[in-house]
Amino acid sequence: MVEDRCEIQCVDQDKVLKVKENALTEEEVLGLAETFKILSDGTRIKILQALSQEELCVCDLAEVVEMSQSSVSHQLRLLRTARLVKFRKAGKMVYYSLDDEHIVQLFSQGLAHIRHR
Amino acid sequence: MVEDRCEIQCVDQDKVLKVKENALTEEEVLGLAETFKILSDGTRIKILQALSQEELCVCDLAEVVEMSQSSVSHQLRLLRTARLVKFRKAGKMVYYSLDDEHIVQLFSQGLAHIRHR
DNA sequence: TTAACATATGAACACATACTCATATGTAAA
DNA sequence: TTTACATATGAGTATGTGTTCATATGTTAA
Repeated sequence: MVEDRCEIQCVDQDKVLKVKENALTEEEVLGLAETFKILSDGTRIKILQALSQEELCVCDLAEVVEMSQSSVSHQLRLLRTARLVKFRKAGKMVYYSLDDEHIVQLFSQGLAHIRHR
Repeated sequence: MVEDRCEIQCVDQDKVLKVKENALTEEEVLGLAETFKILSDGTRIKILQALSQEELCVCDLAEVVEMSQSSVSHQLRLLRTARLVKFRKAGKMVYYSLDDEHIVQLFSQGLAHIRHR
């Protein structure tokens, strides 16, 4: 699937080898991609930012992010799977909160980036 | 499109209003989503990580990330558009380098996250 | 000029993703 | 039990994305 690389003759093998030695592992690359993918959707960003302030139930979240209950619930499932949020059941209600405060730091780092342009 | 929110009666309006006051602006949300989207692909992660070490031409990059020249070139276009890489032409060669070192910090923050799980 | 090469790009395809709609599940109150 | 409500989820759909293939563009050397 990548045969045409063989036809290229301008490769600086020393540089390439040196850079490849410092390469991330395949697992690190996959993990990073997955983490950033979770943060690459507006609805999820709003949900996480809301939960960074306060524990909220699904219908509160739907109101905050101005999306349907169903849509929010689907996104919460992804966030649960990614272990970014945890939940607590209280009767029919389900309260969500951040499972990893670390994400807040990624947010502020990201905000610093887009403001720095 | 979000009519069913009206049917929900469990909303804690005080909490919701308080959280909405601290909400990110629509532009901030879009900017964050775009930034993280760029970082959510393995090929782009590898390219950026390689460029964080050294300026490289397209065919060097293809060799480093083990992808076709075409694929790498397409991704470099996205990275150029997002102003994450800049380039320098030298004859037929085009050398790319990071335009925003800030991205490296997002990387290490992301790595810290996936290791912390 | 022509030939060779490095890079860029358009079209097509396969695949993923975010939403809506309808409905299922589970809980509490009547 | 029946009814009402909060949440979860499956199916369907529209849209987006990453790769490949073929080819165009642009540069250098013969």
